[in-house]
Amino acid sequence: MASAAPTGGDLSRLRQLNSLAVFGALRADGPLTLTAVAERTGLSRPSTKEVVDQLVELGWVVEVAPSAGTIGRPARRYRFRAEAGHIAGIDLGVHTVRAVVSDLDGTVLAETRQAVTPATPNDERIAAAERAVEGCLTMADLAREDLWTVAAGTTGIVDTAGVVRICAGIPGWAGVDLTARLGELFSCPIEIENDARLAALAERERGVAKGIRDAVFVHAGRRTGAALVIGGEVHRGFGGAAGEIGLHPVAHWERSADHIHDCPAVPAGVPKRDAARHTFAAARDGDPAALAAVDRYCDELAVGVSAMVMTLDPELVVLGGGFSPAGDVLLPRLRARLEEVCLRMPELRASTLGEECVAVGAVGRAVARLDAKHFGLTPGGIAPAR
Amino acid sequence: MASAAPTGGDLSRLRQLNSLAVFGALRADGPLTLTAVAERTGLSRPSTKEVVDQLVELGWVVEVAPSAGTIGRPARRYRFRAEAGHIAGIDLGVHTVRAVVSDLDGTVLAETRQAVTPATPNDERIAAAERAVEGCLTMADLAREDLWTVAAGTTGIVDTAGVVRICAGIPGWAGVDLTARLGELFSCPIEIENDARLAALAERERGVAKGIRDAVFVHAGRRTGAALVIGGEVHRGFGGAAGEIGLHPVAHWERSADHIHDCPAVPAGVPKRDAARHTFAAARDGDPAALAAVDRYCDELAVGVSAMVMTLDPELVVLGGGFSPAGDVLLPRLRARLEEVCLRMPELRASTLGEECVAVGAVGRAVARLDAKHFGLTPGGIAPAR
DNA sequence: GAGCTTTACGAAGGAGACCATCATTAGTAG
DNA sequence: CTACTAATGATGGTCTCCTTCGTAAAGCTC
Repeated sequence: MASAAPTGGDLSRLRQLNSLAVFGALRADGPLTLTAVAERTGLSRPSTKEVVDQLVELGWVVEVAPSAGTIGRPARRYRFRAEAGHIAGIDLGVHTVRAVVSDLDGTVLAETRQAVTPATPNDERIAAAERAVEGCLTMADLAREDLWTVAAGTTGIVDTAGVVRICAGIPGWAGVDLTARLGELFSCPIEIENDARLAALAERERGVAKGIRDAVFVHAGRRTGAALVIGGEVHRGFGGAAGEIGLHPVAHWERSADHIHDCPAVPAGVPKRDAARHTFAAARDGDPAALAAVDRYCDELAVGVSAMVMTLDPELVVLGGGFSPAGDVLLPRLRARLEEVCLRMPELRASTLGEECVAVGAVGRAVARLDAKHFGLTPGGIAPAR
Repeated sequence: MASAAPTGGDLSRLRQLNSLAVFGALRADGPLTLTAVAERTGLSRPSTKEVVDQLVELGWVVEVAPSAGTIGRPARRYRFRAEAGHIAGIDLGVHTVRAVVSDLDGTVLAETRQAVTPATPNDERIAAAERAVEGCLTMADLAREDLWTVAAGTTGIVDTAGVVRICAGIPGWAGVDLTARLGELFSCPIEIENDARLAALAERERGVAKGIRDAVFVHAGRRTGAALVIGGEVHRGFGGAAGEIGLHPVAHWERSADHIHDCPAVPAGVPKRDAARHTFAAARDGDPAALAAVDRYCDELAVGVSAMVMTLDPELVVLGGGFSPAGDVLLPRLRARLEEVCLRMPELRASTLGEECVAVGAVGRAVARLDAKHFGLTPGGIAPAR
């Protein structure tokens, strides 16, 4: 594609490239000796040394104690200094606001949650997010100034500027400029993205979709939604509306979860947040009403999922969201429905990440952006250094 | 991200990168002076000179006569030597086998077609392709040895090895190893791909989808199919089955075109290949039967298209295939159906490329692969030179 | 038509980044 | 205590790029 040809450059650009390669090797594979780094990057030892020294000077890398017990002169070892900066990830959910604080590796250092309701006013919801982050910072013994990025995920469709455009779950949430609101609280860059997409990103980076290029992520829980991983990247769509197949009248996922929540197998008086667990437990015990509810739910889920699968032909479909622990109940039924229509059946897996996956995905997103910024690496290519 | 970090390299790699940048500038923007190339690539003049000299020596670039009438010393000008190699693109269709021969710019030099039927035996169909290419070569005064690549598109699902896996339109076509069959006839590398995807590629490169990152391509003609452009690349899917939404029972595009072909507005005795033209003409004249047929057709088309649109949220939907000249009739109706369901309405355009779009797309595919091979450029990134 | 301006060419010198090579060093093994 | 092993650190060479300079070939002005 000559139109988007990577611009060449001078020697410093080459150094930048090699720097990035060394940095990537160190970050991906933990503490490494110089020889190991050289092997991984294809550089010679002297060059590797020079690059590593530079990275040490910049504070990205530190030397660690050599590993004892080896034959020959012990090699100096280096590792990525993940503690050089920190990131806050926020999940602005309908019923819960979660936050995590992580280092630059994405390792979660602290994690908090605040209960809210759909009726919680916007200001109060933002304040809950602030408290959640503040709690994490306290737990991790950090200050706001230590944060390099705050990334947040929210239900609904968010534009590239971080303004909520459409949101079904939270009345009055549409129109809120999250970048601006969070920008008032934190002086670092703010990233806003749709929650299902961040969950998909988390699966792609550290969940069951690790290493998969093309996957469909289904958020099955109190809300039903979807997100796509294409070519290893989470697909946003031109207007940020990718994966909203659930709003298609044929699928109509808006009320699908009701089959699970309003099932007769749920004892009276059980709060809504626990209803699903009862339904799935009853289904495992063979309760006919629960099984019927699960069947109906899977039928509706399958309509949208099959449309996405036949559109994209992904390698994998991930079942995520609050219902994902019930993968043993849901996946066989979903698989049966899909096999009836799909030309090529993708693999099906249930997510194993916990409920903080959106916040973790937010952190992943922020890490990717920081990489791009500090190393001139755009996702999937080399961009001119500006 | 770090897992797929671009590997760095030595000085020769830098030269390779700059070579590629210079090459890209020359190919994209026609004959250029050294200063113009230097400006475009960001390189200094002496370096540019050296790189260009090298490219001239390798035969990729030639000097052309300086443009007269300018002030100052006339600058030497160089251009990409598109005639350095040639490519054959083949469209192995159900009713027609087409071939084009192009230079390395993708400029079509010759074009031929051979009529076939769904019942044409495989050997005869391959032989028709051979004759079509041979005809092009004669017209362009070339020999088989001048071909650097032969790329072909065919109906159905093709695996990465070039074997037809599933094909509805041509009985007995499934199982044919096209790479092997064409490899017996031509000694150059062979590329095989699904025809709708190649048509989409042609639209992306020189049609109405030029410069668009995310688009849905609908092949509307005697067969109905689709292909996707995501992130500027044609999306293949894990098993090569992306875009096969038409096989979903809800869409069932297999017989959709019959609405147009079997319309009562078509005079008796009109051969099937001309039926559609009559139906669309009658619809333009307000014939109720034709309008009803068009409505039914668009209804069915819209089911599949809306599913793809809501999955991907593309910027653009392209109507291609044999029915695309009837865009004036089809697009308003299709738009109306889509507007009923789509969250964000994409733009709709009818293709303006002719019937040879599949063969042209095949050429485009071959050009992209040649780039990757000769310059170590993988689509969207820098790969280690192996 | 001579001289000026403009633009491009080509050569020389310098800096940065990479590599290969070799003597040296700090451990373990016997 | 010696032999062996593997990493270290320093030296010199090569490649690619950049900057700077004088030179060359056109048009424009008087």
